[in-house]
Amino acid sequence: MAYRPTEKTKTRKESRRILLLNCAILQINAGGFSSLTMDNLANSAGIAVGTVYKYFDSKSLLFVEIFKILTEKEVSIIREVAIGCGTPYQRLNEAIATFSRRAMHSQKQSYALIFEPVNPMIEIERLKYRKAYAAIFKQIIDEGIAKKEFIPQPTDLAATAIVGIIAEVLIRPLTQDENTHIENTLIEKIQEFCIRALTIRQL
Amino acid sequence: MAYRPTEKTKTRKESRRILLLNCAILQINAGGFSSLTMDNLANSAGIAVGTVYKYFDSKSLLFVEIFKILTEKEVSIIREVAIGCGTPYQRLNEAIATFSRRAMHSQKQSYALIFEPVNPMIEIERLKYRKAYAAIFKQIIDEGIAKKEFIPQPTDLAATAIVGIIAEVLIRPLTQDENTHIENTLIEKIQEFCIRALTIRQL
Amino acid sequence: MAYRPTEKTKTRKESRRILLLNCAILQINAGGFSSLTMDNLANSAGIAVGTVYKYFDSKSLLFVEIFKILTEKEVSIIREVAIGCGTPYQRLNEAIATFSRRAMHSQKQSYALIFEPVNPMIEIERLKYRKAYAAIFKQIIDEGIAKKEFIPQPTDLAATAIVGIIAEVLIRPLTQDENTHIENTLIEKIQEFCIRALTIRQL
Amino acid sequence: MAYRPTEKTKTRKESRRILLLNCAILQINAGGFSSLTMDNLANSAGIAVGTVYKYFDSKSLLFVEIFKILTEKEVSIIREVAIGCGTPYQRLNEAIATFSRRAMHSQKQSYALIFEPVNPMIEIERLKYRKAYAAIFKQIIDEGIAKKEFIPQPTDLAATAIVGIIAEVLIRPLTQDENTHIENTLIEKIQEFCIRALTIRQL
DNA sequence: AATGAATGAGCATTCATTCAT
DNA sequence: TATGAATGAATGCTCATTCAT
Repeated sequence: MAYRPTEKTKTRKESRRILLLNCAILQINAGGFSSLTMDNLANSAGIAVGTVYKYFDSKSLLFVEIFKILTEKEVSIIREVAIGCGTPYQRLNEAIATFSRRAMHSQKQSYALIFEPVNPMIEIERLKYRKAYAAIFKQIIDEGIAKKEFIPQPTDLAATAIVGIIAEVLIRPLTQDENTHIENTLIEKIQEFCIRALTIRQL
Repeated sequence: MAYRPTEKTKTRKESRRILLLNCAILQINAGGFSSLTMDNLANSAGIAVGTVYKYFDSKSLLFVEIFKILTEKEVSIIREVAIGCGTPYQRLNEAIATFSRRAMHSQKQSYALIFEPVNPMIEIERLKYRKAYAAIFKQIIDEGIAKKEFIPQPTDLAATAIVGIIAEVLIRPLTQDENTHIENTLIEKIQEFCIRALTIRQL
Repeated sequence: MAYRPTEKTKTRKESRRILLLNCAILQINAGGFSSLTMDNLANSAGIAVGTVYKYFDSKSLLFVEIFKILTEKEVSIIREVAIGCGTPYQRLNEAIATFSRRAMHSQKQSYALIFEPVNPMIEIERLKYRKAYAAIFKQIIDEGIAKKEFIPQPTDLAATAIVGIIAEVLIRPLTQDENTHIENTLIEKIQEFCIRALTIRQL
Repeated sequence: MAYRPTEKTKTRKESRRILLLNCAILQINAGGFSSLTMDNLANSAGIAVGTVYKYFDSKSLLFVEIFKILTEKEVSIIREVAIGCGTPYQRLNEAIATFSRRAMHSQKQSYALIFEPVNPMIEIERLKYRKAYAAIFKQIIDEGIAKKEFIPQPTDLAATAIVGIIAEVLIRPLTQDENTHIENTLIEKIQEFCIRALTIRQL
């Protein structure tokens, strides 16, 4: 009789995948995508290299999956903040602060997700990732404009610009010097710059 | 009579360096720094590998030299615009437009210069490069504040933010899709966003 | 059921290491350490280069391992003789003879172990190797002095000198001419020279 | 009319050879034979690589010539001492001391001449070099035996043994540690050991 | 004679992927 | 299913020697 995977087997298979993904993520957080080899992944998961290929068809696909997991988590955290209560003004500030603080706390990972080149497939995912961030900011800005808190403007661009500002001001320098200390005032300055670009102010 | 290197010989030697640099730049423009190997460089220049090492002591140093050549050219072009005549407002707009247009015309190169990691030496140069851009913007902003065209604010951050905006809005997406067409209106939108963040406006 | 490495597999793995070590030793015996490259080792073992690196992390470490194997074997053989029964006089003679005979039988190898420089790691091992020989001779001499068979003298130097004599008289010339024939009388002469330097004689 | 080298030209040619040899020797004294490349030799002599090949047909032949120059100088210095006045006993002691002291003062060179492997041609010369030393010691010993200062024995071996003792006790350790300090007492110990092996002593 | 740019085989090392067991 | 040994193309770099000028 033909072999049929039981529920139990499926579960085992799934838990193996998760184990591998977790091991891979640990490695990436420690040394970026480039530090992950199929050999050291298998090793840290306590299985054979060949077995890794039972769960992931290639290193590229493994990377894409990891990238999606990590970025979806990050995005959902910011999204949570963005759809919370408060005025658009308050929520924008909070979203920027959350994005910034998370980048500060896991520098290697932020760098890997935002900048580190891996392969063309990852670049495609990376664009989606950055667009997802921008979409969140865009939603807040749109609402702010509707509520006349922000002045009318191309919100697509404004949202993308905010992502660019945070990446340039916070994440890029973090990769230069391991000991860089990002002060909270820097986050405030970013917030103020963005708010200024978005709001109507009077003399 | 002893052979003495003539001017012609010297010129030839120099022209070989330039040939190699050009071949390397072509390759980088086509596939980024990562696509350039000493073997394929030698091959595309029609010479032997060993010969490349007569002109450049190591791949790292070759890369640094190329990086400096390309970035110094870019920076000097923007600087030219920035110290030109006109109000800070006009010059800022012009600097942004020039930076943007150049990025649009050589997409792969812009990506390589702004984003692509290569090695630690290049990262050091890249930081200088981005700071050079920021310094140009900062100077305009400082002057604009002095002339009361722009509102007082941390100009370091404002300048860095502008670099981040352009990188995010223009360079990153350009590398994804070879056919992306950047409209001039996009540049205008960037200008407006930045100006809004910098200026005092009245209802 | 999951695949588990059997004893047989382990044995095979170990036997591959031994195969590689043997191939390497053959090559070294034929042409010295300098004649061994990772490529020709892989080739002579009938495997791929990459595979060699599964068994030895680097060429240096492979060399160190081979050096230790060969020298430890040599030293233990002499040590056996040195701690055997008989007077110090007899055991010294026997140790010299054994050292000499072994050198005669594997000329290239003796040269490689005693003289051929490879890299700093090997030089460190070589020093240990020569000191191990000297320590054996020293022990015999110390005992001989205690038993008044030998005259009191700096035994460190005497032991080192004996190593030098054998190296110079036997090993060095052997590498010059493949057909050199070392007569047993030469060994006897060495023994007599050493004994003379060590003993009290009367007119 | 055919070009004929004049005396002047010949002299120039000869002086060039000497310049090259001197430059090469300086380099060898600083870093051993292995540190000398045709490129850095040409460079330090201020001429082109190709020109070096006008004076020396190959690197091997250049090395052989340098080796001969250096070793002949060393040998002649010891020979001077050996044929000087004094009893064989005194002259042997003096020859050992001179050999030892010279080795101490130019460690890198002594190592290069006595041990450093270069190529088969050098090994042949090295054997001659060591035999030349031995020949000097042999002459003294022969004379000492004739004068009944030394006891009858195979003088070939005795002479070779002395060379081996000095190489092992003095030159080998010098190469291990750049800061090794050879005490004069060590030389005295060598002398005493050798004398003991050669002389008739009474209780 | 002198130049020095050019050669190119050679070397140690890495790592994603395969496949016989 | 799982294993893990094996693969081998790829890479940066060196250096004695040649030869057109």
